[in-house]
Amino acid sequence: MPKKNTPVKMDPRVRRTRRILREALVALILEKDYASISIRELTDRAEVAYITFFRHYESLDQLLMEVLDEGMGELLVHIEVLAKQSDTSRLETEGRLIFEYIQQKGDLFRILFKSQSAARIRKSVVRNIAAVFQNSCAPLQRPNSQIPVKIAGNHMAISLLALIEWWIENRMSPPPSQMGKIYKALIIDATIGAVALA
Amino acid sequence: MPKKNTPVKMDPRVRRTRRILREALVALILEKDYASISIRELTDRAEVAYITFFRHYESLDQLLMEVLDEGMGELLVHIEVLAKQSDTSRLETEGRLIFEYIQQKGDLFRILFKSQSAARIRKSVVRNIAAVFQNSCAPLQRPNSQIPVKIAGNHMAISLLALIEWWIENRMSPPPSQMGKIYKALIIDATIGAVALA
DNA sequence: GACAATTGTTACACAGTATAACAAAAAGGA
DNA sequence: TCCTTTTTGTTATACTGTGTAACAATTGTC
Repeated sequence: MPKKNTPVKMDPRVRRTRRILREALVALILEKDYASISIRELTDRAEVAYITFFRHYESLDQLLMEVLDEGMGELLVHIEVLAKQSDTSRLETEGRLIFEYIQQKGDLFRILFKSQSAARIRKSVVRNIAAVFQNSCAPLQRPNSQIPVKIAGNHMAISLLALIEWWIENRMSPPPSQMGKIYKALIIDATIGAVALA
Repeated sequence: MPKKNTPVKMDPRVRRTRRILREALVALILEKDYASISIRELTDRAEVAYITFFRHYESLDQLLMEVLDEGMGELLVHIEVLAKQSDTSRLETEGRLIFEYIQQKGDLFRILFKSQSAARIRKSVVRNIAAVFQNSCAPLQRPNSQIPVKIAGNHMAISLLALIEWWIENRMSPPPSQMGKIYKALIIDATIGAVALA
């Protein structure tokens, strides 16, 4: 299998092949069920030899993971920026920014929610987001609180992804500004209130 | 394919075969990855002929769906009972009942969360639970509310399933009574508060 | 231009799905 | 109990998709 060094040092043929395979997979997932896509179908679409796929990836899942990992890291950055904003008045703006980012990378998120095989990736995304929220919740917790911060963090992370999924399925309406407000009220304020009070 | 009348009128051989196949699938999923289970492996385990599987089901997914549908209906009943309880003081007890039911049907829920192919079933479960919660939220909504009840219902349904999944992964601790309290504070009270206030 | 790395072509072994035809066993009614 | 119907088992076969091997052709790099 060809080396996978820094993208700069990589052989241009390898870069090209992998890019073409990623693009072909994205196109195929958006037009049909992921489970029904075969490697032969992918390589035909990408116009590369069948065996070439195996020279770069062990499975379609691995290729899918490479495609999704790309964008999920960026989402996490947005959420981290948001979480560090202790200025509550700015939270709505930051919430809006999340949904504007999703709007921009629409295809990527459509794939994340569409294909069942992305479940593993969703789980790791949830874990990363949950860790961020967990840190935000920790200082608010009272000594004998009923709600463990681990549960609160997980709750917020999954709720956010669910809200994003709902939004995408509803053709991205209402607009990001409105979604930012919903996000703040339903997930941030509600959860923080529950942790602080219970 | 043999007829699928009321379970009473069904041929005893058909009832037996399908029961054995269901049991074998449950056993296999609990001990290995669902995606790696082949039909031949299933029929070997069930000690029936390979072709017999196709005389009853079109795919492993269909069999899995039959297994899960069985128990998810009952869960919904518990949640409906809970939602109709307007007496807030009793909500904790009802929340406890949900987690006691899950404790009882542990294997079923482990399978629901373990296998990616159960995603479709999870979605339909979420839809059903969301509809129940949506009705609970509707009367609380103010005229120009920021949060649509559809989002609130979806949020509560997914949060509940996430809480259940977290609980199962944590070996079902804390106990159901404690989980009932967390459920009430984090999901019911927090969401209702957000809908009524925002 | 020479060498190394990557890609393409062809062939093949293998596992899993799905079906057909016929034999064996079990259920149910007279 | 005998007879008929239905279900299950056995064997064979076609088909699709995965994964690898050997070697030729192409492309990148020094």
